[in-house]
Amino acid sequence: MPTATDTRARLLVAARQAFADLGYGRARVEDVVARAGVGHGTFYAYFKNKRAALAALISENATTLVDLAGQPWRPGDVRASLVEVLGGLSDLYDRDADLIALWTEASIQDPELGQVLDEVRRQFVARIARNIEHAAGQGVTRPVDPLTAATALAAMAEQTMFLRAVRGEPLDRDLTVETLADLWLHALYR
Amino acid sequence: MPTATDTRARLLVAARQAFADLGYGRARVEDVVARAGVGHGTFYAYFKNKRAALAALISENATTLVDLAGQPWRPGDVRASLVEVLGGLSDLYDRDADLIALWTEASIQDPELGQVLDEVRRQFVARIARNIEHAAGQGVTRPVDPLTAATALAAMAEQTMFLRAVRGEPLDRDLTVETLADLWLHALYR
Amino acid sequence: MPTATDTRARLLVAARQAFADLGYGRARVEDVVARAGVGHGTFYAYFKNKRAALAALISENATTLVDLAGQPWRPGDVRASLVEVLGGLSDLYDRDADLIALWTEASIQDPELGQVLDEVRRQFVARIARNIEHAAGQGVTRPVDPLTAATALAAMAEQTMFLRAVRGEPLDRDLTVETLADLWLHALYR
Amino acid sequence: MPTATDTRARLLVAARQAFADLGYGRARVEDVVARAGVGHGTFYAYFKNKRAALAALISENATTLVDLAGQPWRPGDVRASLVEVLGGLSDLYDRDADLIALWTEASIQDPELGQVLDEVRRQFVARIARNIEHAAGQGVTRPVDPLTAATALAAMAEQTMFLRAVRGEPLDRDLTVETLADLWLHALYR
DNA sequence: CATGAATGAGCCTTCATTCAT
DNA sequence: TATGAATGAAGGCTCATTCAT
Repeated sequence: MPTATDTRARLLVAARQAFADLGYGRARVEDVVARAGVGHGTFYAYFKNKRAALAALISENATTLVDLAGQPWRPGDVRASLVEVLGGLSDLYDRDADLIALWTEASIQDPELGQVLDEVRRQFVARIARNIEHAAGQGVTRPVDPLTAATALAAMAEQTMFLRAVRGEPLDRDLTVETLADLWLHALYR
Repeated sequence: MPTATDTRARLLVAARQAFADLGYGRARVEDVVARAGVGHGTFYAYFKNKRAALAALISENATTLVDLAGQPWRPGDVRASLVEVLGGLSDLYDRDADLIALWTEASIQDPELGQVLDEVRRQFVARIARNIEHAAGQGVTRPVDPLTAATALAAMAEQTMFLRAVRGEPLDRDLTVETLADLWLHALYR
Repeated sequence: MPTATDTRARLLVAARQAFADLGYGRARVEDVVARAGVGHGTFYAYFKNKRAALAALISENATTLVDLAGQPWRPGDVRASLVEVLGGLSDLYDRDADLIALWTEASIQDPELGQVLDEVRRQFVARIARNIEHAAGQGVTRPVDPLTAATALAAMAEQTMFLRAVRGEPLDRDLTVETLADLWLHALYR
Repeated sequence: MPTATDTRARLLVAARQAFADLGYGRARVEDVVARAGVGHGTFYAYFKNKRAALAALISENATTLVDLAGQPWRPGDVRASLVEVLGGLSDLYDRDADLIALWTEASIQDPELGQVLDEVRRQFVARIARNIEHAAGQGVTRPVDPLTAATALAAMAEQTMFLRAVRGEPLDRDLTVETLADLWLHALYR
């Protein structure tokens, strides 16, 4: 006895697969319902239209990323903190590469959705900036503009993970994490 | 009497505008020919299909980016070199934000085109890696894996510029360039 | 505990409302069941399909009209009879404007139903024709073809009431009734 | 060499046929283009959507009716005038029965179009009212409210013609015209 | 070379109807 | 009887592409 929630969840999983396989633009609703094993009309019982499924997919996963950056860096062992954060980010990208790619496409195809995602990114950057400010308050960093530096460092991490997980650049996971941690560390700290 | 070359060039400019305004996916051939001021059928006298126009647009501009990173860093004043390179990159992004956005979309919509662009990026990264190796040979850098570091640093620059020029993040041009140069410098050098 | 008859009656009322509000063509079964406060499937426990509900609605109200014209005109005061009949017709239209409009739509959308309604109208006309013939037998009318005249006079009354009640023409109720009675009277009688 | 105008005209004729045969609601765009002998997309090159074709069909024929009633009644021979007007109306209905039926359906399906058609009818009625007022000014009519009487008499003619031409009531053309003329004449004149 | 009318495959979306519970 | 989730046929509309002139 599949419940309504089951069906919706199945449709979301199917949508994620279909959008990942074909891209949101080229994926047809038929591709989604075929993967979900439901009829054509069922899709529209749960989503107003194709775009709404994308929006649901995005918004219901949007917090994952920002949550990850939430942990404050431990002052005692900044490098270990960074390795931990960046390692977690790497694993997130490995796990959700399809969603990340979708995120990128969604930003292009749907400006409104792009705004939502920009906001998520801004929160992610803000948490890093807060960490930088905190470290700066302790006098252990070089003088940098926290927000600009945070943007740049987040960009470095994000885009590197993206190239590795989504675009398939042959970068070793651990080496990448270690290197990024090193670069962050020396870029910021005295 | 417009020559064939003129018409083709007009179509490419029009395509760039249309694709930038509407996104490649939503731009219709009619949007392109309207901007070019030519008839509908003329488009197909110069391009096999819509995709071919995108490919031409990409490939005929692809060298701009990679060329820019070509200059070796001057050992005497690395920071000035970096500021110069990054400033040029920033200006490139400001000027060609529409093309960059198109690049991103093209990578998604057209895997084959994505390969081409990945190759461009790889060359860009390779030049940076060569610069890193060169500096490492002089013993002035910390020990890093040149390719991984180059990927990460290029990613930082690219993505930061992207956020600023394409996604409209309110980052000051000079502060961004200076900050990026600083981060690169201290991330790499002893 | 609503009985089956209750539910059916509620559905008919709801159907009449929904069809009146939206037109039969654009009203969805969902609009009907929502107004009736019953589940979607319940509709099909009482009606074979959407069309059957329309047919029931029409046929179960079809007699109202024809009954009204049933009274023979009182020879002693023809004008008062006409005012009475036409006034009743006017009130009927005011009360059942939605049904009348539905009748019109049903005739268009469903030829078979159109036949039913044509038959109702024919009976209405036939009763008028009989009144005309009766009056003619008494030698008080001008020579007219009873059926043609009855059709025309019925058409005048019907359509005028329709314009007033359904299409919203700003005609005063009493003036209209009086005028119609006068026109009928002088059109027919010497 | 079919010109653009040809194609549009062919589509309008085809739309009229298809809408008449099947009713606007049930006629598919495919039914129209099949009759016009053109491709599916061609329809949308000439009409924004299906509704626009209906609107064009209606508005481009809306004047026919009102023009017909334009002739003033000749005072010398009112009856002959009425026979002429009503005969013309009858022929119009015989010729354009499909359009008239469509008019009715359009009023139901599309309130906005209904407004347009109400306005046409109002003009028709206004011309009749003017004729009545003119006759009243000469003291030859019984006292009636011109607008109400005009509405009623127009309704009689319209609806009778409608029943004959559209709903197929077996009424003889000449007998109907003569009877209507008689009824109008005696209804109005002393 | 240039044109733009014509094409038709393809996709999103609606909604009357069914049926397992 | 009552429910409402599920169905899928059907149809409106778009737009890349072709081709006769």
